[in-house]
Amino acid sequence: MPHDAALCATQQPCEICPIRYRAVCAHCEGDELAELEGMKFYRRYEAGQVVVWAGDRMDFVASVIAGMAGLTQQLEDGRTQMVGLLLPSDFLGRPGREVAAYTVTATSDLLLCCFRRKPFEKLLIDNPRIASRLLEMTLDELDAARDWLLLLGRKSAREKIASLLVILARRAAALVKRRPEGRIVIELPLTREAMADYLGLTLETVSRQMSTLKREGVIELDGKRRVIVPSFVRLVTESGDDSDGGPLS
Amino acid sequence: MPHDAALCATQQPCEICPIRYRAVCAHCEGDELAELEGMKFYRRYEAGQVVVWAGDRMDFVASVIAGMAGLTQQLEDGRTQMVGLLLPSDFLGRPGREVAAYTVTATSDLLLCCFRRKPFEKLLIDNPRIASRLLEMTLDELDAARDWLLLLGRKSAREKIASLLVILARRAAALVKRRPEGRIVIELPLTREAMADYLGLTLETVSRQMSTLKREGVIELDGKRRVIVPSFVRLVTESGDDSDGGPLS
DNA sequence: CGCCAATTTGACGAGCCTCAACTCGCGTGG
DNA sequence: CCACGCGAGTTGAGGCTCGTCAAATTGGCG
Repeated sequence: MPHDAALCATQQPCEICPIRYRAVCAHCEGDELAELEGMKFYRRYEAGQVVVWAGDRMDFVASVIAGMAGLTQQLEDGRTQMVGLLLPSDFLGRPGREVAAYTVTATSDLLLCCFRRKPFEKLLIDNPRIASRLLEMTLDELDAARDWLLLLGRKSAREKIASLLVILARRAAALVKRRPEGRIVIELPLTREAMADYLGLTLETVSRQMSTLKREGVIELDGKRRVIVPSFVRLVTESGDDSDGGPLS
Repeated sequence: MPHDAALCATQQPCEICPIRYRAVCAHCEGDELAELEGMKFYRRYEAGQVVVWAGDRMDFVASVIAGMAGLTQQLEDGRTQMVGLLLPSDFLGRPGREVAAYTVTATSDLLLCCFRRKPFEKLLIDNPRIASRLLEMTLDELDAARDWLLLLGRKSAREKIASLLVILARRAAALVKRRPEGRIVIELPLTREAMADYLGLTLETVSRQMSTLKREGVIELDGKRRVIVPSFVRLVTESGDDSDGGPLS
C-alpha cells in the first residue's frame, strides 16, 4: 500500500514553482509548459515512507519539489547501500522502464510533482527541449555518482562525513543561487542509519565521527538534525577534495 | 602530447563495425549513418597511454571500438579511484562540455571512433535518434555506476574481485549476444594496480584475493592476464549478488 | 513521568592497508 | 649465452581503521 499513502496535495502553478528553473521542465515555455502543467499531479510522502520498492511496477516519473529521498540497493544478506540522493529539482524514474530498479524511500517529508509515465515518454519524443534537459540532468547525475565512487572507494570515515555535509550545503545554496561561505547551517534530513547507508559505513561509525568533528570544533550540533558549520572552508578541507565545487551550475 | 601519439588508423565502413548495433549510432540508418560515417575518424592508443588528462580541453567525443579504457579521479594526496570502465561500444566524452572531467587512460590497446565535438553536438540537436540513444546509454551507465556504488560501499575484497570478473565476462558475452555459462575464459586487460583502483583496494589485497580464489578453485590463471572460470555460477555466488544479470540488453 | 526509538559510547576483533622482501618473466647488452 | 635490470606480481609481518556486539544516554511524546 505504499501508493495509497501518497495522497494528492494542493497544486501550485508552475510559474511559482521553487524548482521551475532547475528541474526537467527548466527550459520549457509557453505551450510545452502548459502541456506539462496539464498532466502533472502532486504526491506527498512522510519521512520514512517508501515511494516504490525495487522490482515494483512504476507508472509515473516525477520531480522532487521539496524534501529528500534516497535510492537504495541491497545484497541478499541485507547489506544496504544508498546509491542516489534525490533533492529538490532532481528527477525520479527512468523513461522506458516499467519496473523500478531501486527502492525509493522518503528520508524527510517529500513532495513530488508527478507525470504518468506513458504520456511523459511521448512528450520526450515530441519535445526536444525536455529530452535534452533530461539528458543534461542524467549526465550531471552520472558525474555526481562518479564523485561518490571516489568517496566510497578512497575516503576515510571522517572525510566521508565532511563530504556529505559539503554536498548538502552546496545543494541547499544552489537552490537559492548562492555559494556556501563562512558560517552556515545545514539541515540534515537523514537518520544516522541513512547517513551510514549513504556513506558505506555503520551507524556507530557515523555517530563517532560526528562526535569527533564536534569535539574538534569543525561542526556544532543543534539537536540531532541541524548542523552548524563555523567555517565552510575548514569543512571542505576535512572532506579531502580541495576543489572549489566548480561554477554555480 | 598525448594527442600526437594517437595516430589515425585505417577506417572500416560502419556496416561491418563490430559495435554497429550497440554504440551511440545503433539506431541510425541511411542518411544519418552516412553523415556519421562522413565525419568519423579513428584514433589508436597503446596500453598505458593517456587519452586525455582531467582539466584538458577535449575537442572530440568517441565510441570505443576495441580495447579498454578507464576514467580516473584523484584526491590531491594521490589516492586514485577509477570511476568508469570503457569497453567496446561505450561512449567517451560529454557533449556540451569543453574540458575533460576525468583522466582517461587506455588500459589495453585501444581503438576509438571519434567525432569532432562541435559537429556532433549539432547532430544531437537535429537528430533525435542519436540523442535518444545517447540518453539511453547514459541511463545505462548511471545504473552501472550505482551497482558500483554498492560494490565499493558494502562488498568484501573477495566479493569485489569476483564481481569485477563477472562484469567483464558479461560484457564480453554481450558483444556476441550470448550469456556467460559453464566454463569460460576471461581476458583481463588490467594490471593489478588498475584492478585495485577500480575496486577501491590496494594492489596487494587484489593479488592476495586472486591467489585465494585460485587456491580454492574458483578461478584458474593462465599467465597473469587470462582467467579461466570453471563454473560461472560459482563465480556469481562469490560476487555476493545472486541476480542473474537481467535480460540480454 | 515513563516509554521507545534514535543516538552515543565503550571494548574488542577482523579485514584490509603499509612497508618490505622476494619471485617471475622478459628484454638488453656485455 | 647468461648476467643484469626492470616492471609486474606475490607473499609475509604487523598495525590501524572501522565493524561488531553490548550497554548507556538522550530526546520526543503520550
